[in-house]
Amino acid sequence: MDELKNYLPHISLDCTIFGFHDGQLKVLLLRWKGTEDWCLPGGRVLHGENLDDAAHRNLQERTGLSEIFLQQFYTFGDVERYKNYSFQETLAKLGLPIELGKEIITRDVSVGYYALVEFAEVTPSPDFFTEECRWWDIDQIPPLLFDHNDMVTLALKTLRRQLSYQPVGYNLLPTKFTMPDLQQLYETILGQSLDRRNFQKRMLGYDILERLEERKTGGAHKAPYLYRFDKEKYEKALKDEILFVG
Amino acid sequence: MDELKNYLPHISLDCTIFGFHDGQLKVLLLRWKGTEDWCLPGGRVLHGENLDDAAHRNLQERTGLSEIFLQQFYTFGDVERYKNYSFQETLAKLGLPIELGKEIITRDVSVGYYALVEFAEVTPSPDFFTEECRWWDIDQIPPLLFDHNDMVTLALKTLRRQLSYQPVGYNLLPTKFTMPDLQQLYETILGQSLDRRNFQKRMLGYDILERLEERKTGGAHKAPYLYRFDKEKYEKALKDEILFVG
DNA sequence: GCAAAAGTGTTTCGTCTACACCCATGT
DNA sequence: ACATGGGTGTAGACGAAACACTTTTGC
Repeated sequence: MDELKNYLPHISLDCTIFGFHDGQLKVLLLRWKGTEDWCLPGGRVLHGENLDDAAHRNLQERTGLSEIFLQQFYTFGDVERYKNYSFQETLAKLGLPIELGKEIITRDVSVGYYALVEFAEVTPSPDFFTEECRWWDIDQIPPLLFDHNDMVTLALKTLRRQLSYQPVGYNLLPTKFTMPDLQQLYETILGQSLDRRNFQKRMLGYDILERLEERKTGGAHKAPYLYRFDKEKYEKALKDEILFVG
Repeated sequence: MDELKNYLPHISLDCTIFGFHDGQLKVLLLRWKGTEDWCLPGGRVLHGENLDDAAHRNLQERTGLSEIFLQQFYTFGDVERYKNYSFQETLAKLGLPIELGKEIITRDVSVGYYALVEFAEVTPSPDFFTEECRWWDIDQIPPLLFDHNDMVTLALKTLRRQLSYQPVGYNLLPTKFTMPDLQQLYETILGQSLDRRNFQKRMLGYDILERLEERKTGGAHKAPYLYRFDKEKYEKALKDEILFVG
């Protein structure tokens, strides 16, 4: 807080952090101190800090992860972004001086990022303004502060579109995974079910997966093969924007 | 200049304005006073002004047009964005006091927009810092100031991708145009030639064009039909993101 | 009448979709 | 043995791509 002056004024960033667990797409949300108000994790940019670096720093602080797939998707610049919200009210709840409001209340242009992270690797941590940080199912997100519901919606829309020209999964799945795992991820993101056989054919056709000798043990029924992404080919596909399932 | 304080600090916007003329995709560039340095038209955001409104205001000032297709595509936030450039040098050329550099030189995060405009309707006008404003063929753009070449490249890439899920042309062509006109536009944006017959079939299939009785006269050879966009259906296609030619 | 551009329809090909059978494993 | 999920191949539907001939117009 005493370092407010180190940040660029009027610019903030907000991250929609997607995780995948139990067949559910999830988003990491924060709850403000002393309130029932939830919002997206966000932060500010230091003077002399790259915008992307600021986003990474922020993600690192909230999730503990440093290697993260992070994608800027839109910059929210409406003056009325805050219409859902009274800063004064919250400052009161937080027991902070109203004058502080002056510092924060000024209008921010916020750069929206979305991140894909491996659920199991994340250790959610609240920040200065918040006291709880946890995953929410994408379809059970409560009304959020500011324009954050819009941000989640647009982030998801962008992610879905991204699926049509770039591979996704490297950052959402554990290193080794089964084809059904990958399919479930796609189905969850797209919100629709896909044909098992066609899905497999397509995925293998992209030539970014490596099938391991190993099979997934322990589960009931026939043991599925394990796969891992061929990092090099995966990165190339990302870069080339190979056309994927739409 | 004396109104610098009215703008949000550390935030700017830059516009890649596409026009189409003589079978060439063109971009509107500005030349700084007393230099041979070209750059994209850009501007700043007023306190209390929506980001998009600021972009529209800027476009209006440079082109005289008020109804413009304008799309935000990326926010450039690297600290090193200015590495191509010495502000001091330019201030000297402009005959402005070096102290002013302090005001401007501070690092900006810039929101990139691209616009599609009807070439013939535009009246290019320089701004305070520049003395020339004119169209450049997309493939003859000189090295630009700052990271503006990157901006043009990404704008074009985004525009090309947009072509694959949204119709384009309403804002780049005159009200009445021929099918070959439209095809040439697509070919120019995509940088590849397309089959005449398939193109026509596809375009008509999207059901956003209205064929007029009228034909284009005056040209040599067989007179082509004139078409115009059905505004309502066009807008709907834009909104629904109907899948288009990729 | 000839060159150059525009209008139109059909066949071909490849891809995506739909679909069925066999196999492995735990209960 | 059986229920459940996983592995694999094929036939049909659809849409995209390739392609040719006729018509108009200016020179």
